[in-house]
Amino acid sequence: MAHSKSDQFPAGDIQLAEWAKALAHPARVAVLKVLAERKSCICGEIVDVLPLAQATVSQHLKALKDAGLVQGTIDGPRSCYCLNTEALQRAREAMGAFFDHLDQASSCC
Amino acid sequence: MAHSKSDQFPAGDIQLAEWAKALAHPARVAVLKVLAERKSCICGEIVDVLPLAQATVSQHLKALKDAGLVQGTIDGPRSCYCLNTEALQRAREAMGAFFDHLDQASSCC
DNA sequence: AACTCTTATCGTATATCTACGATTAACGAT
DNA sequence: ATCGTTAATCGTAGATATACGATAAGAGTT
Repeated sequence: MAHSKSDQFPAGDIQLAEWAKALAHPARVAVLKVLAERKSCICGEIVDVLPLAQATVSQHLKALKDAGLVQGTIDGPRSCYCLNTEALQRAREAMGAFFDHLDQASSCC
Repeated sequence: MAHSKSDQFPAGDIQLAEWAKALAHPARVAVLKVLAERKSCICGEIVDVLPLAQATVSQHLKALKDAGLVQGTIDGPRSCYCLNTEALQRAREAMGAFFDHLDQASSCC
């Protein structure tokens, strides 16, 4: 039962933590950047850009998809990934509100 | 060698991922909020607020400290934690710049 | 049908995270 | 000096994460 206490936290905190978790690996940060830079959504080109094996990249893409930050549509023999701009907008706002909340504090020690 | 490929990513991505990792658990999000809400830095009151054991809270505090988001000074028998506002500011800016970068994309699929 | 290319998934090894009880360390109070 | 309080650390168990090779699944091509 080591990983089940998260349910006892506020839903907002859980959601924020999930989004943060999606960004908690440089590979996934890089993937999002690549998806943003190319206008059209690409597929396996991500594998060429990253220093990781194809299976590993697929796993990271799945993580981003599970977090809702990325959309994937099966398009013939190749998959098409692109950013989920609405979800990213929500994540951005949540992060912003979170940091705003923290900003009201004054350092003391 | 499963966890060593991170070195091959840009330093900015690694730093962003580290900050995100610090926020990637609802307990740590809650801890930061508590530290922000109370004007003065508190110590073991965090344990009372969170649904976790003292040892676990101490671990989460250490994670936040390692990420640089929190400062701790040993003050007599009790420890005094407070937010590292400069680091939080940098994290905030990095996150903001990151989301700005993503915003230039247009959804396609 | 057989082949090729692309991507997802499986299986696996290792590393890290999460959580807790127990112990230790540090300090103030008695 | 002893006691009590507070918090860090140790040890440990179980769950996730990370990474890869190997394999499977899907669609187009020959």
